[in-house]
Amino acid sequence: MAKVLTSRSENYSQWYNDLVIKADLAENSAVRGCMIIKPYGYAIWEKMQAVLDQKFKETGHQNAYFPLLIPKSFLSKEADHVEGFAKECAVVTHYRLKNDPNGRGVIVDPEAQLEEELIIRPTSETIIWNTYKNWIQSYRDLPILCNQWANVMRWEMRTRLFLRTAEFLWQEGHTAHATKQEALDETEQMIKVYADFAEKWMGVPVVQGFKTESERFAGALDTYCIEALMQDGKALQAGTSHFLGQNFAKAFDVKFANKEGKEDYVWATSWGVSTRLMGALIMAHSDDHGLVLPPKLAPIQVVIVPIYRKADELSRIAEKVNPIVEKLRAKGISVKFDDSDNRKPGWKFAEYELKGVPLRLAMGSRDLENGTVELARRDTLTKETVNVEGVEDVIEKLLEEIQESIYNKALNYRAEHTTKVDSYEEFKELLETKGGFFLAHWDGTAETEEKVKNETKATIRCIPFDSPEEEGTCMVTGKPSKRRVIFAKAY
RNA sequence: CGGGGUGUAGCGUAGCCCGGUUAUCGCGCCUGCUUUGGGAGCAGGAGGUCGCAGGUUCGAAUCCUGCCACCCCGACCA
Repeated sequence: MAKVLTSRSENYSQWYNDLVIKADLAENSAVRGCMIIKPYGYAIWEKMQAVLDQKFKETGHQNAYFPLLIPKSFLSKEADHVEGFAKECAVVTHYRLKNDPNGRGVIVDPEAQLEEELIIRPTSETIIWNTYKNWIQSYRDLPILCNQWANVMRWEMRTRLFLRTAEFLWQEGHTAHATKQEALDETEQMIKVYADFAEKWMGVPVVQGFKTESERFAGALDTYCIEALMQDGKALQAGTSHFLGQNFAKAFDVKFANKEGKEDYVWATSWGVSTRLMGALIMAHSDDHGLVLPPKLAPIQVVIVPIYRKADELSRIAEKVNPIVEKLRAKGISVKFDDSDNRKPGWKFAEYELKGVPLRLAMGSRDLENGTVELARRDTLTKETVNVEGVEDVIEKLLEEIQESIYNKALNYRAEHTTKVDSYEEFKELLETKGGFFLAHWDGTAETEEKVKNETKATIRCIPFDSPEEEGTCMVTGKPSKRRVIFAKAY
């Protein structure tokens, strides 16, 4: 078979890039760092959105929408937030164009300069808290549980399709609570929602944990995250949930009267996942043949390819296929019967593998005689011949099995690439040769973290929630440590 | 913003160092026939401001200057 993709082991980044483009997920646009999500890629994102949106609503949240442009002064109000976010932003300075006097199209009208520049949102905390101030007076107004589906822009220096783009789509939840405990519970609840989505729907196992102070979101008191491991041994932060304390409430003067009639600042959280999840999905499961999609998120779950010579043969196949299509659709399974005659079966097989369709069903004259069909699994690339009778039940079960199987495969990969290390030398050695997650003791200081980062490019991905207490000594400084943290190179 | 590299047909490329017929090859596209259970074969055909602007020369894809765009490596990062 002609090689379409770069091999994974040969050059992982090129393989990834090739795959995203050839599987018709996305492409680079004329605008630097911005991505065009193509219909097939967007169909997957839409499915993810729908599931997440449902989960947010089940946990009591409502959707709202806030402006794209943020007055510059809003971004100056929270000191840490400024530090972290005021830099790589696109800025709107003018509001009008005019014809170029030299006749070369249009130019920015210098007369039309804005008095206060507007920032294209890198995240919406500031404009949302400026709004919440007006919505909140009493404890009766709390909690506020809003989510926004939006695009944001961060002027990234170097970009990669889905993983880091200058503009990206995401959802950001912003909540306001009367008590610290309620806000902490919300922060934890949402990271669990993300973890559940990643594992049950995307089939991507994740580690839940705390970020260290230096990796924390700008302006947060605590950041919880889910970290996934990609097939090249690098970690990917797949979602975050922040406990913001009263920082934003103080910066934006959001006070409420509590039951005792006393004034207090509200407690806040924010949480988000982005189109980066698409990158996680692609890198976690795909192989040299292309995408491997979990059935629960695949836009096409079953593709049916007829194998025929002449038109009458196709119509005899179609007669057998159409009832199968109907039965599958009745079960809520999405099916495509590809009877197009401009591609040969072999081409179609390869194409649907590239696109990650979980199950392929092929029917030819041989099957017509025997009353069978050929079923091929995308995840294992295995084929079997089964009876047409009752094939829809077999398919339904297989889809569930595939969903489970790709999760287990990713889980095994992670288990094999999670290493306990006790010496810095061993860590440095294995980081280069093996990659993956490293469970190591750390003295808890930002200096040590920084040192490791500078020397190895690895960072502390998180302090896992379930990391057991264990007396040990920091692998770098030898100072005492109470538990192991996860180090890894990250995207 | 530093350091390196590349611009040749829709895509991927050879040619450039060492200037000289009609700019190479593959994929894709069009036409015809044969094919169709793993990206078909043969025959024919269409498609080019060689990134842009100057310069050197009898002659420039090739040499020189300037500009533009993109990619890679750092700083940044969901």
